[in-house]
Amino acid sequence: MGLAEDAFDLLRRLAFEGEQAEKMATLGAQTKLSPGVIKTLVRLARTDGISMGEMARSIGCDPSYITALVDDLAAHGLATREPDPVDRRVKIVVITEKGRSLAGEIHSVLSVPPAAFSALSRTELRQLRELLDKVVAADPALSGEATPRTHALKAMGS
Amino acid sequence: MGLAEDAFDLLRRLAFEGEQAEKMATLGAQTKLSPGVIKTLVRLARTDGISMGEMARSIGCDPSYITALVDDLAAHGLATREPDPVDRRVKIVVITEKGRSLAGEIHSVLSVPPAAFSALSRTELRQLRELLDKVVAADPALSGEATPRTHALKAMGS
DNA sequence: TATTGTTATACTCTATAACTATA
DNA sequence: TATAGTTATAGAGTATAACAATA
Repeated sequence: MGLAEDAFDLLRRLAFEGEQAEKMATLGAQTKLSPGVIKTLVRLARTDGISMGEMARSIGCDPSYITALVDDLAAHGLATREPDPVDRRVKIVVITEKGRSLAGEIHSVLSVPPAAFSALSRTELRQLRELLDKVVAADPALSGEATPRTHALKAMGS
Repeated sequence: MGLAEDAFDLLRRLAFEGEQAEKMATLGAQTKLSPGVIKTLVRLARTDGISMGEMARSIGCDPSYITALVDDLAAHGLATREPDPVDRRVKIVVITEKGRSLAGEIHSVLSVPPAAFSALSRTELRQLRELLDKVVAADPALSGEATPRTHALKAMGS
């Protein structure tokens, strides 16, 4: 196994086999939202509005399921469906203030690092963050917006 | 957000939002195994044998579901159930040669890093690996065996 | 009496296929 | 004719509860 594979394997182990599953279960119990809905909300929070289809591609599920997920979000007042000004077939999902606030809480819970991170000094943590930042910045899908829809929203005047 | 949170957040983004989902889907299609079964097999491969209950705790699902998962593994010739020599209620799941081989293939597919890792130099990759290694080593659940069952198997003479 | 694993069952999550409206 | 989203439905994934065997 090469160097990058080694590093990525360690990274995966930390991300997946830490307390992530318990965190998700706890969040689900507290918010009464399913894992899919939570994932959609978190994804939505990094967005200025995204069409149903784009959301489906972005989180990797069937478009038909997005209908159910967004129905859930809407029922909880976390998102709304807005018409696309240039294509009346398209609906744009927009996060509400309540949704943004909840997404922030969820994000902060998920970002609590495993206790083992305290094995690193401040200097090492800074190094680690810099290295990871460099990789994330190099990934077009990860840095910033996945699929900017800003134009459409600007055209709507919001 | 603190330094460790920042680093862990980046780490999570790389682990989850890379091509992991597609990889799992591809593996599932190729092997005809469900995600849960694949997860169980990969977990099992880091083991000298593990009881049903320990496996349930380790992958965080209900013990009753482990029955189904291990049934699947056994049906595919990837694992066997062995009696525990000291407690006849307990069954120890042991990976077969075929299982170990498949687990290796799966592991190598999952460990292919996102292309963005090429943004790091060899020196930086080595640094990154060292830092992550240090964290993983500090996590008792991640470094080596989660719950050594070696004694029991030694007692069995294998 | 408590614990390990299994069975039977029901619930949740997600995809497939057919449909409507718009392009 | 092709595409965005929805509906109805079926299938996979997973947990809960009751049970058998052993401790």
